[in-house]
Amino acid sequence: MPVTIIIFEDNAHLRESLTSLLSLTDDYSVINSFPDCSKVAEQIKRYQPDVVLMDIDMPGINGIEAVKKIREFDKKVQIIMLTVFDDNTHVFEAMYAGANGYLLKKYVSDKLIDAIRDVLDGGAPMSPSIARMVISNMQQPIHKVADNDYQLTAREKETLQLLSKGNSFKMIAAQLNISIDTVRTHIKRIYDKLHVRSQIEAVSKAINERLV
Amino acid sequence: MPVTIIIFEDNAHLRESLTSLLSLTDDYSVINSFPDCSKVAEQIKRYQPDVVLMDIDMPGINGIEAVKKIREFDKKVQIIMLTVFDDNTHVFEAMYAGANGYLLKKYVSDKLIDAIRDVLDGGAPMSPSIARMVISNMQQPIHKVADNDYQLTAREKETLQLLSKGNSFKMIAAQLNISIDTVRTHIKRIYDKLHVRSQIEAVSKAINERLV
DNA sequence: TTCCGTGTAACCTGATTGAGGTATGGCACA
DNA sequence: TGTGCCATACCTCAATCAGGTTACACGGAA
Repeated sequence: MPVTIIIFEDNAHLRESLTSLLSLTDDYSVINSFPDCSKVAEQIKRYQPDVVLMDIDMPGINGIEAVKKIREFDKKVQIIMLTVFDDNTHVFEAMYAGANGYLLKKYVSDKLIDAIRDVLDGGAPMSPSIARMVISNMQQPIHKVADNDYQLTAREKETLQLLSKGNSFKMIAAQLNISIDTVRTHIKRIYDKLHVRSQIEAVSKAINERLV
Repeated sequence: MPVTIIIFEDNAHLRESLTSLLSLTDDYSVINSFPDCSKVAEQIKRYQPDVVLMDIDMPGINGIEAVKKIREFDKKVQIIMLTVFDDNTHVFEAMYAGANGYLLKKYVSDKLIDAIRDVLDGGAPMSPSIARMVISNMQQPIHKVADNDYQLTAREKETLQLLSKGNSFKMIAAQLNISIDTVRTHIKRIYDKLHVRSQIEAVSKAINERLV
């Protein structure tokens, strides 16, 4: 039996195009399509589609809000965003909301069929520029890591890591198999190097600057 | 002129296969390949390739370390990881290190040519399961934010925020214009609500679960 | 070979924090 | 009008922490 699909898209012309594009293959069946998301929850519950194609810019409830509503009760339906927006805000909000894929409309005719198969296989179809944005977003932390080098020794880093997880000096001593006085010594050197004067300052700095 | 490519891969057979696969098209030229990364920096500087194909599991310096070394001096060369590892740790470490794409070896014969074109077009080629891991990783934060409601009162949140910034009880008291004993009371209630028994545990939990 | 950095360990003093309590005034809601 | 929640404040004792100092073993660099 074919994969069932529901489309949310306010542009009637595009809604038609998508439907006919997908009807070219027997594997997919567009069981319904809607111009807005005012009743998105009940529509999803009623039709139980395998895949949802979701526009972002729609009158009333936008596509990102709609994804949030769907994810409140359904974690399994595969949702592919289909939009013209390729800016950070829209992409990341859609991903945070729980979308599984993000396809720019300009690639739809070429890539939609592949994207649906991909998302059903457990992938996350993304237009190239979107994929690059996503991984650039992940890479930001490294730059920070790169320039905050406080010259901590290996042992001091271990100590700081354990401290940052909420361990007391006594617990750190037990886990590192050293005496509590040695832990003190390490901690004192860490304070000197990080220019802090207390546990919390050290932990706060360690976590915020991703030293751990 | 063709796209220049360098390959780092310890398996001689696979190194050959990749080279011959890429020689099928005139667009790509494998200008050199190496079985390890011991001289990765000077090799990249010397050959100035457009694209690097990088294995992860190699003797000596592994692929992720090699990516870090390359990114210290070259942010522009496009690096595609080519590995058998599809676990979180390897994927995210490679991305953090500065890889532009991540292809599982089982898809290499089908997807390598596309992936290289994709990465040169500003995309981020990823095998489907990798893409899904990356976006799942982005989606984690919301779930946390949603369910960590410890019912802190407004004053308790303020206190926790100040604590998390490295303030002592005394400093918090001064900033909130209350006595140090009141700060104690708030902190005790916070400990009860967060189920912790010390400053560092509270701060660690607060920062990690974004309560502040 | 000597010296320095690192990791280890110990001791001391004074300050801060944790864990029990108890108590009071204000405010909202029933 | 009482009950509950919040913010405030105080007390005591034990535990933990900060800062200072000293010491020793080990390995690598000068």
